[in-house]
Amino acid sequence: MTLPTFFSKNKVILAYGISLAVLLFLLKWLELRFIIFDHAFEIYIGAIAIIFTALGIWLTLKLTKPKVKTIIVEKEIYINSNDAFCLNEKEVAKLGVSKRELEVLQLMAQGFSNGEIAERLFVSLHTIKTHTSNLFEKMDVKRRTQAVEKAKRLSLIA
Amino acid sequence: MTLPTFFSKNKVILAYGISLAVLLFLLKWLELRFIIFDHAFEIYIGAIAIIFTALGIWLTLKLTKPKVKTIIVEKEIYINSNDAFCLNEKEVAKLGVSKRELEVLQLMAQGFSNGEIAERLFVSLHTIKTHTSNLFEKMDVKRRTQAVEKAKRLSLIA
DNA sequence: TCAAAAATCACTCTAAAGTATGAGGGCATT
DNA sequence: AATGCCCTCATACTTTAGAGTGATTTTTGA
Repeated sequence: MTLPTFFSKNKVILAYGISLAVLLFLLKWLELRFIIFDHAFEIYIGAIAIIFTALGIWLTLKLTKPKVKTIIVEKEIYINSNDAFCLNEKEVAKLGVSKRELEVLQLMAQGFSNGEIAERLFVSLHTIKTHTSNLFEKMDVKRRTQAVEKAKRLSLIA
Repeated sequence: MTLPTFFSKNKVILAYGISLAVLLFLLKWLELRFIIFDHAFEIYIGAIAIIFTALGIWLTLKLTKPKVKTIIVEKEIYINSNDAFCLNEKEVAKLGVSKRELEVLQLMAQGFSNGEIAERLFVSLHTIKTHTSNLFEKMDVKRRTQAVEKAKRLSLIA
């Protein structure tokens, strides 16, 4: 270890040593000036005790890593597994179902009639009928209820 | 605050005070015995400084309360939906859905048409229509797709 | 840029779904 | 014996769903 790195690494200790020397000097000086006191010595000792106790406390607070008591509380959260819905893109691609058709399928599964779906998607009833017809063909089903059942089974919808 | 509780609450501080007194006494005694030293005073001061610094450090280490850091770990518990299906009898009773109606509902959810359901249950199409109508009334829905959606939501069917 | 795919709308018809009402038989409770 | 509920069947009617065909406009990917 080089000398500069030694200094930088022990900065606090050096500072402590220097401050100790300064304090001793200061006390010596005080001793000479206020020797008049009756119980000067006891007061002197007491002052030193207090100062160095404080120094010890300060040092410890500065140098020790803050004590952290970590309490880990496990909180159980129940999650319905169908929350973690993951669209089965393979199946979608395999069946050739388009985005719009998937939208229609979703609304269908929620129990909406073709008319309601048309309103919601801002298109005509005819369009929805076309979509549903195409869907049934692609999904190889005959009714919307079947389509919904199959779609849920294949994770095409939640 | 009563006297005993005061003592118990400030145990450490009292101990500190007493130890301070003892130390002072000890040092006084040492002073009388080893006055012969040339630099006795400086050593004396140094000793006090070291002792009380150590005391401060020890005190701090003992007295500082650890910061309590509470970490709440959210443990996700997935409820597998294909677990054993449990019919929601409360809801069935509440809605006043009969056994037969539940049967019809089940087949409806599987995508069967009224005609197919009639075949499967060996009754006429009229009967199934009556059942479905009553079901829709009881369940407060307008279409079979809605009925199926609601039935699944309320665990009336798997 | 050009062709394929997707999205849109329209019309006709048939099939199924849903509404309303009534009625008869079985079964359990009161 | 009377009442209420469930299951059954029926008729008549309305609404919605679905099949079939065709066409226009966007979008998109090669």
